[in-house]
Amino acid sequence: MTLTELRYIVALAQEGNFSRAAEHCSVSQPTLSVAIARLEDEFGVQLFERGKGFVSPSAVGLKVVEQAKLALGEAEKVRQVAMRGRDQLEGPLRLGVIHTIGPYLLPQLIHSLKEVAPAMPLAIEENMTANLAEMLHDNEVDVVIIALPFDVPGVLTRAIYDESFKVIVPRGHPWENREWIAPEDVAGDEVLLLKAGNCFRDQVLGACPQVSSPETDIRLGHSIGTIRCMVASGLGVSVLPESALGHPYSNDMISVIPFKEPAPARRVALAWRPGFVRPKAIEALLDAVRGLSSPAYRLLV
Amino acid sequence: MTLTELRYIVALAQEGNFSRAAEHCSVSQPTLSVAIARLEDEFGVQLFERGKGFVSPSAVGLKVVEQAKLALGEAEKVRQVAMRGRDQLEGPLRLGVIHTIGPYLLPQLIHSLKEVAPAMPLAIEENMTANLAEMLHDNEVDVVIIALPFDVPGVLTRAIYDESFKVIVPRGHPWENREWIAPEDVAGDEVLLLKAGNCFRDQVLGACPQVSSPETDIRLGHSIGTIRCMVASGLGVSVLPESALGHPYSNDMISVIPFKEPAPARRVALAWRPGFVRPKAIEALLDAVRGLSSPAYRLLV
DNA sequence: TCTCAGCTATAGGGACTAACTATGGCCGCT
DNA sequence: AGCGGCCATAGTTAGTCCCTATAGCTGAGA
Repeated sequence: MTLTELRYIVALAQEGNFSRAAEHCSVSQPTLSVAIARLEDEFGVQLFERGKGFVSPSAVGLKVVEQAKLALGEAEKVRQVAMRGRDQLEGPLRLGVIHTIGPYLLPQLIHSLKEVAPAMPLAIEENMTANLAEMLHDNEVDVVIIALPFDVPGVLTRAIYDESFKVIVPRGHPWENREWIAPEDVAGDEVLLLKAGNCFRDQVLGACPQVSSPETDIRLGHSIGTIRCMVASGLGVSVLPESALGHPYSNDMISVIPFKEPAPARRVALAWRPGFVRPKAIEALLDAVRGLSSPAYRLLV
Repeated sequence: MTLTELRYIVALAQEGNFSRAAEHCSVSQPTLSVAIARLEDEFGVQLFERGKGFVSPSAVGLKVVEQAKLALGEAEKVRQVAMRGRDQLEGPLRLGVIHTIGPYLLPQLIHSLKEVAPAMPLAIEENMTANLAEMLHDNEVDVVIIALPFDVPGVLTRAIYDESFKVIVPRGHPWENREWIAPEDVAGDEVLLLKAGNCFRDQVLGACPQVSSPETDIRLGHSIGTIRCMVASGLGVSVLPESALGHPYSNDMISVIPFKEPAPARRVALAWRPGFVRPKAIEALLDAVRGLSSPAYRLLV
């Protein structure tokens, strides 16, 4: 039984005549004749009665033809579903993002993406780099936004922007009025850090070699928001990426001091599997990044 | 797009692995591989993402696979419908029958047929011979029960029984106590006949050559039942087939007198198109006739 | 009665395709 | 480095699907 044969019996039932049915199917009359005979043989039932001046479905044939119409309809829907899905910018995109980027970039990015690909909503997974790498590999997300380096074998990356780090200190701190701070100045155990596993923590440690890992959890924050609050309450100083400072540096309990040039920075990138079936979705994301307006992002695209 | 290809993508989505999916479909791995690629090419959409350690449906692929399952289900139902219909004794049989047989034979025949083919109900068309011939030809009925001769080209017939004709007269009629009546005795315009078009009328005219066609409608009956009433009310005499006399000659307003041997009779037969797709249904009808118990039918089968 | 037209079934040939085996490339694991 | 699992490609074969040509049948009309 093939879809073609089903089309043949439906046409024959409609036309009541082998020749016209064949014409309707754009095949020759013997082709249709043989196909019907083959199907009847396969089923072991005579589907049509060939009479003197007519061809008409038997009792069984009538039921079979009706069911065949249903089957052909469902089959046609398969094609339609596939065709509708040809637009790679339709349907949700599963986006992974690290904690230190998501809350600050995504509000703007989503807004920008709406212009580029209005039919492609984002399903967002916020997690740490290592977990995102695994999820990307296991096909649980389609694209991730992380900070470089992101050395995962078999994954494509594309840098999208750089952003500087800045020092934040509580109001009244001795550094409050300095024009800049050298990375080496950031030292000692009054520096608040994110908990282990956050890549931004490692980047700070790399940029400011004098910082010592605090021995107690008291100087570790779960998120950048927590760190800001801890700094504002006078627990210590910290280092944040520029995009996380809020615009325009709104919290009046903390002061923001730039690093001495060249300031430490991080490079943010997209990453995806090379086999990902919707490359245009990646392009759309890049376009959305190009549409970002905040000066915190030094675009690379 | 073929049903086979749909089976392939469903299997691949289930197994997540080309080799296992191919095994599941009892084909080689390259076969499945090229079939999937062909389908993706036809649709213009990538249905599966081939990753390092996995094969998984894309967003479109997922929808397509779901729809493919529906289509395959409907296609399988086609086969089931056909298979269920293999029993020729299932489903209604369209039976045509003439007015002078139907009301007397069918009650018994239906009862008998229930034993032989319980799943084959009769859809009954009662009409005159000429119309039944046309309906048989036009495939509006499957089988007809008529009185021979039934010379319709391209139709098969099989005699099933003979039944004698009998004379009926009203109580008090001079013939009431005769042992038999010769066909030639039935004469004159006191003989009631069916209206033109009923084959039984012609058979009576053939059997009793002295009978003249009445010039007025007053001596014509629409049905055998009407004729009986007219005889009972004293309007005249008539000739009926034995099966129409009622059992056991119940009407006490009329008397039944046999013809002199050899009594005129009619031969009743089945007729069907030679191409009819359910020969076993004919056999079942014949079996049902064999099961008739009334002495009115001298069975020929 | 003969012929013609319309219809379906059959025969024979050709092109396509869908299947196979064999093999190559890639990656991860030992 | 070697091995095994996995998918893609190449080349071949067998099957089948469709075509043209034609035969057989029937009904209509000359």
